[in-house]
Amino acid sequence: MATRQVQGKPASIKDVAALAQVSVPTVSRYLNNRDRVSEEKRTRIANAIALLDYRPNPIARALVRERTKMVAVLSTNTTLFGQSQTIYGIEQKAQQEGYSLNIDVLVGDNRKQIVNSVNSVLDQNPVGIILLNYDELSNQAFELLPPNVPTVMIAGNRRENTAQVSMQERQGGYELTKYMLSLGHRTVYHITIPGGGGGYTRLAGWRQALEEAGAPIPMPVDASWDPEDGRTIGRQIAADESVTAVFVGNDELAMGVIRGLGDAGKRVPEDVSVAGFDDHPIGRVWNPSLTTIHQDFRIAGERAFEMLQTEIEDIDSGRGHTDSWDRYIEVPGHLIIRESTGQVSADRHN
Amino acid sequence: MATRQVQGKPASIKDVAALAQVSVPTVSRYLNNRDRVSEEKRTRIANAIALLDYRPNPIARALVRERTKMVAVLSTNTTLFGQSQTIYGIEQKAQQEGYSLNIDVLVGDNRKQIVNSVNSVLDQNPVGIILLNYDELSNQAFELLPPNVPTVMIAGNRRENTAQVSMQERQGGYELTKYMLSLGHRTVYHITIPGGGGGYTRLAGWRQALEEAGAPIPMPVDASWDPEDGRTIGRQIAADESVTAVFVGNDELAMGVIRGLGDAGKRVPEDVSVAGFDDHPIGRVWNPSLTTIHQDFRIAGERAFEMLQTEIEDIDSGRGHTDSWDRYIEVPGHLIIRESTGQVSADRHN
DNA sequence: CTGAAAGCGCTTACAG
DNA sequence: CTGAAAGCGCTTACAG
Repeated sequence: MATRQVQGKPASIKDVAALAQVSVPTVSRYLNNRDRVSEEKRTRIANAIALLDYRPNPIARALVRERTKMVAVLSTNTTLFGQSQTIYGIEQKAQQEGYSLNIDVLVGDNRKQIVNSVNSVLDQNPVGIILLNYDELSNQAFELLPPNVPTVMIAGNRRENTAQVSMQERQGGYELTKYMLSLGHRTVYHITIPGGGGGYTRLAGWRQALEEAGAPIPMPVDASWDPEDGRTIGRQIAADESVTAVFVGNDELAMGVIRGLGDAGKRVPEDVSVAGFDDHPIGRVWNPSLTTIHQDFRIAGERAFEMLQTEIEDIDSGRGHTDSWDRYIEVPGHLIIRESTGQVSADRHN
Repeated sequence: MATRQVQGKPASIKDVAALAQVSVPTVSRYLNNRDRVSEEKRTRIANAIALLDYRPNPIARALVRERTKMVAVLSTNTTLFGQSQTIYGIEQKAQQEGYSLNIDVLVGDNRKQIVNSVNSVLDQNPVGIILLNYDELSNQAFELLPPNVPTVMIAGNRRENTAQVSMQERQGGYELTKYMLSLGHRTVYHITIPGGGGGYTRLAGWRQALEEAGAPIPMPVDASWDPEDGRTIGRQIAADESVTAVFVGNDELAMGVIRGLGDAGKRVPEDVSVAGFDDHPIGRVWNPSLTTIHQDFRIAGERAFEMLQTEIEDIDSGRGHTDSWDRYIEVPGHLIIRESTGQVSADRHN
């Protein structure tokens, strides 16, 4: 009647071996089925495991294998729409494949803090790292990652020397801007999200489209992540009659901008067309609903994990990973036209 | 000139001991400064550590101490506003205190899947667990957590037998409903977010306020997390002339409802007052801006981690943890009145 | 197919 | 203050 286990102290492989009357290595073999184990012992071991409710200690395993089953995700502010969606995608896959996920938020505005952040990640001995490189801070973190641990980056499209999932942000920005120009606007203004610099961003696509069209290129306006900030900017640009079309760095901010324009008496899209980026769920019910670029963050997360897993397994099987730098996949967004953009005339776009 | 380390193979405590010409246990003592180490050896060891860029292997440490430095966070859909904010708060604190964070998304609609989810968490040997108990699924997971690992729950206010951070949702729902009634509405309708049952929820507070006021208690309408769903519901309830005030389970959904009402020709708040819950940043720039209950998810996350850490340390120091079940702290929300609610008359509330 | 031995990197008594 | 020894729970050659 009395259970075999001492309260709180879980069964070890030793207990299983003893109960099944086999040696510890045999249990290990059974667990990892690398070598054959006789049918008779298999059942004895299986019974012992069930009876003791035994589960292998992953810590001990990791120590001897010099390899954990843990993947680290490095990201700046995880509460932002894109980041949280991406992480969700990664998490789903990881769980499915038996990996655990360590989330590490990058903080710090100076190099030392970033170094600390990154080091605390490396201390955990992840088998692999996924870096959400959506802004400048995470871009800096990339430099600090050791070359010998498999890494996949999800980004606009910045690096050549690492496995990567590209969201094709530049292309998205390009398409969106081109679309707005096609509506008859003389030019399109741009409000940038933080860290939007670099050659592969939404902003870069915007610029390219304007250049190609020979349209004037206004100075982009920098904003924070806060929709309230967008509102303030919206009020300001309302004063400028030349502004008839605005491409805002993301949907949250775009909604703020529209509200700000409204505060100042401007109608969207009748007076000013506004488009966002990301396809945030609230943008779909916003009034007017947002024209935007739909981004598949969840899919990007899933693909990134798959890519990382392949890389990890390639190393395990000795296939090396230098060539993994070539791994590259695109998860492009696509234009979604809704109510917030329209012809340049005063007539309501239908 | 040649570095001492083989490429890829990090230095171990053995290497440090050898280089510093001391025994391994001495290095260990230095690292953990439990016992005194002579000044002379201290500097030798320090130099060796710096030279080898040595960092203790947390895996080996965890194995011998039978205790990791890792905390697991259990949550359903981590992309939702409340969840992601809470996790962010936890993460900040954890990082600061030298703990790593494992995020585990609860999935599954049957018991077996939940058991699997929970087991995969336990396999990781977390020193502690924080459960975001915001809905029914996570509530089921709670039952499966072992009593011997320190656990803190963040919830509306459901359990008595565990350490807990309460968001006081019932009280929030109560206040909000009372406020709406005070505006002159005959009653307040309610649209519930998933898993909103139970005695300590927003919904329970709503009911209580109506009961106290002797107001009619309409049948609550169930919704999903999707704002589009709110929009559909908004269109439907627009047909019912008796609906002059609606309390929606969260802000995202509330925005959908307002849009739906608008689709059907109803003005907010002139025709119908609508309030949400959570104080989502977009709700602040929504037109009309949302009356809501501000919830401090981030703070709740931080408090939960602090509580867990105390519990963990109490156990370490042998103070036991039975009494920790009593730990309980409240992070109450508060009413924020904005533009989406007003007097029952047709006049615009100021 | 199977067991005795060694070892992963660290910490914890145990003697000095 | 310090070192030799044992052990955490597992896996991996090594012999049979």
